[in-house]
Amino acid sequence: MNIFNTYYKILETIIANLGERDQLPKGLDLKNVTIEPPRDNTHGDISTNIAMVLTKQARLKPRDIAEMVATEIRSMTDVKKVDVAGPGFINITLQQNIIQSEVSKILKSGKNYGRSDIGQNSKVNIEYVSVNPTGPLHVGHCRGAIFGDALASLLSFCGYDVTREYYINDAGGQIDTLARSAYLRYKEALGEDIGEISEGLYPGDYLIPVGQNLAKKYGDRWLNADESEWIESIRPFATDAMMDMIREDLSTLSIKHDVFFSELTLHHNGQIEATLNKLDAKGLIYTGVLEAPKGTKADDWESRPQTLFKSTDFGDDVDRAFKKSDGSWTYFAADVAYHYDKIGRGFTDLIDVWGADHGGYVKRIESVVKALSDGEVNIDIKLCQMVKLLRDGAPVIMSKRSGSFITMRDIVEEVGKDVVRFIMLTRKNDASLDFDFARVTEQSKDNPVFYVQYAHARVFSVLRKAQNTFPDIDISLSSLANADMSYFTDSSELSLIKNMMNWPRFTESAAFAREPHRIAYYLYELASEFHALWNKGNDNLDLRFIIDNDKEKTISRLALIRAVANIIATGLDILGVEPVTEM
RNA sequence: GCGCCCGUAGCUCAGCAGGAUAGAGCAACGGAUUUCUAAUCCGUAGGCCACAGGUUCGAAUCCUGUCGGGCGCACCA
Repeated sequence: MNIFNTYYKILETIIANLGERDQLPKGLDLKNVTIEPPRDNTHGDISTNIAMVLTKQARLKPRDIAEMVATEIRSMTDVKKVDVAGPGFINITLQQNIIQSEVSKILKSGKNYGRSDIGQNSKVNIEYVSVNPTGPLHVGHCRGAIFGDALASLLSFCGYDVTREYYINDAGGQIDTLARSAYLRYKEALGEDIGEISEGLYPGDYLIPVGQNLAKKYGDRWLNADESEWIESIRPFATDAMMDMIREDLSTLSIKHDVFFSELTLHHNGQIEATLNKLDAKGLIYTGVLEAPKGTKADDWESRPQTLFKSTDFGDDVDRAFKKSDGSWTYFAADVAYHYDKIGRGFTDLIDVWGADHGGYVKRIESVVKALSDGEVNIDIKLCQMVKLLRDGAPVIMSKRSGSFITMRDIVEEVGKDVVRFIMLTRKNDASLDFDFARVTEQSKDNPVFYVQYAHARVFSVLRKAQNTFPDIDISLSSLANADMSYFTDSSELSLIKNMMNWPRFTESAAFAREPHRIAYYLYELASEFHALWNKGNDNLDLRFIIDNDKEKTISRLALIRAVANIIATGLDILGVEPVTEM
């Protein structure tokens, strides 16, 4: 329980007591009450808007309510001062020892500091990456992969029961293309001259080993055979190979999924039909004719009766088709069945992470989840905007035709996993992001990854140095937690501690908003405050962490900076970045 | 034509389950180095939060409209 939640509970009690004494009406709604640090730290440590929120309900002036509540808070031993300010804010200043002792709490909690139970252990399914198994991952996939992975960690840190899932699009036309492309490489492996790879097939070299393995396993039996003889076997063989490659790509970024869900199984086991029957029973399916959209060049528009889902009942722009003109299922039909499967597995929240180019698909999936769960299951679709790759400020040109695509692996190899992960999380998901190779590898404060890492490393540098000066001190978290915290009296030290007290609020609000980038920003700020304190020691020797002739003071300072490092490490852990102890 | 996202300092962006005087970094200018890693820090300057209405005690934040930029618009995935 963090201090702000504690004071929220205290406010609840105070309002209830005032109600009992008939100073305020009973049963007031505290929903919009906030309790947070004031923007201006000269106002105190904790601030609440409770008086303004209650003014209408209680039919009293905000300042009158504020005075009543302030009087109650003043009597608490942990509280040094309570002021009523502005339109009716209540500002609380805590006793200094309450602030100081937080360091001990942080050290005792270790990596659990900032954990929250707001998730109530509810089951969340987060689906991300879900790239077609037809080739290696490229840059575009990178951001969604990292975003989804970090969001999953964040939610899990905040008490949700998270399942990380990958939907394998292993059905449909692109898998036939994959199989044909692999077949070509198979012939090549058996010594045939395949010449130029024709337009409609995948030209990438990554299929060469697949062809070789096919030749190894099946020999020359299909060399002159008709497609109908080999395609059934090559499809799964090639998809498996692609998925192995994708998993390997993902592992370079430390991304792992709990569940890989195959689209093909939905086609084979009748789940699509079953799901559609379910929608039909709700009266949400009909046969109709769609009109061509205006303003686009739909020259080949074929007006025909189709099986349609009434997604317009749920806010979609048009009703959506389940069958293609050749009678096979649309991608949407299978996706409906997939989401129904997820609903059936008991998740209360579904999160899908997609590229922004799939934005037009959002409403129909939201519609379907509403329809199939009777509004019981939440669906939140997070779109990740484009990443612009730059090299020294100039855009990196990528062309599909020449095959000069930058893959995810290329990037990881060039700048490292930690840099890629951190940088991808320095923007909110729905804003586009520039990724400049030169900038992200720069070793300066210009580069947030470096800056945060450097703060962590600096702490450990001090710890090492301190052990040289005082060889017998114990720098473990549990031992430092017992240090004498009353040494923290300088404004920079206290403000650093207050900043750390905010960490639990940040994790909660980041999880609530489902925005892992807030963690990155918090860490940058914490690192900045730490660097500032460090430099204050250059001017004022008494503020240094290691005081040569004062072991006790040194130990308490080590406790402080160890707490900083602990939070940085915890935050980086959520982002999937390794904290370094030396640079 | 319609839908979704974005518009905040010269540049790149935070802040948005409404809250007090709108924040950071870069760039510019002026300072700190016999340093616990200066790979850092301190200071100055810089704003009609795109525009116009509305809701509210209170709006960068919520609603409506306009303008500007991005993405998408049966049957592909």
